Amino acid sequence: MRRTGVMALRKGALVNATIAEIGREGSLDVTVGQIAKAAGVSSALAHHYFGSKEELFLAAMRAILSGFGTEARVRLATAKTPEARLRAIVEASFAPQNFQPHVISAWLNFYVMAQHVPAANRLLRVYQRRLAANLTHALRALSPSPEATAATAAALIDGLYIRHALADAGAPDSATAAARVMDYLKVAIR
Amino acid sequence: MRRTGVMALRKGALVNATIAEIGREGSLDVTVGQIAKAAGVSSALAHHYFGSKEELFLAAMRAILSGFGTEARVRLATAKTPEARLRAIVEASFAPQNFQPHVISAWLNFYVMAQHVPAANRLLRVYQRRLAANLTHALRALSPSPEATAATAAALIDGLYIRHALADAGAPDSATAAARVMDYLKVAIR
DNA sequence: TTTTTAATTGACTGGTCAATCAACAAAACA
DNA sequence: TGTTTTGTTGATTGACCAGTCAATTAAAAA
Repeated sequence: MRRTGVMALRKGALVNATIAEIGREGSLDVTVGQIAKAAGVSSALAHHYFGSKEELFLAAMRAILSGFGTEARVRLATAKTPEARLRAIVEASFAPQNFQPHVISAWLNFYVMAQHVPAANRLLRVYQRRLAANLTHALRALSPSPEATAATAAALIDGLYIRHALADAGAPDSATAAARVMDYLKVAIR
Repeated sequence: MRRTGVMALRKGALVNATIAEIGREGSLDVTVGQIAKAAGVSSALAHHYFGSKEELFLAAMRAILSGFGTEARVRLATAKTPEARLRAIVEASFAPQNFQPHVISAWLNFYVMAQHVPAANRLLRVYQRRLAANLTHALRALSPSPEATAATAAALIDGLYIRHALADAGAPDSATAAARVMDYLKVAIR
């Protein structure tokens, strides 16, 4: 039970601290020292486990993306009809966990990172492709042009996300955001 | 004709260089030195005219936002019907000038900046409010819930923007993106 | 127990960069 | 002409930070 315990524990703490600090700061302008301190370890340890700051950021990004993926998989598993599958995907995208302020902030910053860090770009593409594929598949039987509808819905999800990230008031809450996407889908599939 | 000439000239060059460098780098991680060099002046001059790096970034943000605003105003001026107004707004948002890679990159980075620089947040809100107000106004006579439709359309515009910013292939071009928003609006207004 | 291996850190280094300043050049003006 | 104003820069400073390393402690293995 306590075999690889420490290493996984520390890595996890550092990844969480990274997400938290990026969220707190609102930018990628966080030092390894800050992150390490928040995780309760020294900055040297962070380097020891991750090698570089960029690698640490990527690990944090992977953690968030994998959270999305898991959420979607779980919900899709119990969805039988195409409509239910659509709802599952949309609701997974707007699950409360994804709407925690620090997660949303980290997410936004990863967009920026994806512009100049190839590995980050690849990660994001995997997520985007999977989202598009899931939507397209669910729309196959419903929409005259599944790909286009899926692309629009995906963009709508991202856009609502951003609005949420930047608003301190007046923005739709996550349930409303999900409902908006479902509304779009309802009118788009016929 | 040549009164304030030099100052305006240098400021303009520095603002353009800022946008260009942010685009080239893909992040706000550009030094004043880099920007100044691209503008053909010394970094000391940049500080002389703008006081600080942040002020320079804000000036660049203002320039981009004002570009959007002008574009929209021009197109709206000749739009007579509500439908034409909608089209004018959407097409202004997706005007080629706004889709130049460095503009799109700067835009994305300003989103991040808006998270932790109050002045940047305010600027972005002004833009968002104006876009929403324009859309809502045009939708007043067309949609049963103009505000909601406007909010969704605005999010869709932002989302398509981001997809475009991150894709090096497979993303809809600007004309397609505009068409997608118009398609959404067409089905939403009845 | 002794030895090996893993975990952890404080101190340091080399480099970067925003911001300042004193000085110089070149117009504009008197 | 000399004098003020405006434009401009090189050099410098002070702070910060990613990443390294040698050394220390604690745990595991022999």
